[in-house]
Amino acid sequence: MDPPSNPNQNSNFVFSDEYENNFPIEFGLSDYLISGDCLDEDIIISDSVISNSTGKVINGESTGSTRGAIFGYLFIYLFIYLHICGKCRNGAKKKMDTGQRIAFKIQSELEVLDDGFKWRKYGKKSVKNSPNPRNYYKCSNVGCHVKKRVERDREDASYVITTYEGVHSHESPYIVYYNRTPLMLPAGYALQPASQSSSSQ
DNA sequence: CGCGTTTGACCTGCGC
DNA sequence: GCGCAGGTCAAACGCG
Repeated sequence: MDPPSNPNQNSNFVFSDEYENNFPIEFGLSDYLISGDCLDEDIIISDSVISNSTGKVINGESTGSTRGAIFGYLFIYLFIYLHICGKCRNGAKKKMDTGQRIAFKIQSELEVLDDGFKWRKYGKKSVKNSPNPRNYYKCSNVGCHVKKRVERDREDASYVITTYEGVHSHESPYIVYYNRTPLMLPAGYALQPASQSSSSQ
């Protein structure tokens, strides 16, 4: 399947006002790019994904959301994007199975970035040829087997590499409003209509 | 007391 | 088969 010219043409997400004006870290667009040899992740977050999004994250303009909202947004958006475009690193569409991995490489002073989900740390391991340990987390939600790894970039410790593995079996805790035609969301994601209200985490 | 973190031990896969 | 590296487990510990 060929990617549409505008991968965001079918989506329109709006975050609740409570996430506005409280973003503590400045991001540049390149901060979201993942180098090809970074890890063995299956997916790269590309320029087009960011630049075709709602616009809140473009070119470091991040004041529209908290960092958590942004990460939650990116996480969800990636799945949507992949469903629509079938893009991944090797250019071929991959199945969205539970083994799917996504990695973010983001410049941040924070060790653990708030992505909106609740995680339980279950391990810490030193990595060969890296001065920085790798931390292992599982989603705290009962029955959800999503894992994430968090480590500092071995070459530039100002970058944090976060790798997600699997698909959440529950709704994102983020307040995500969706007010257009339904998308092909991965199993477990349920976006709420804009008319509905919801509480934050 | 409950929940999350820490950390050493154990397990597993892979290369030689 | 062995050793190494990465990943996971689980008991101990700390904190609210």
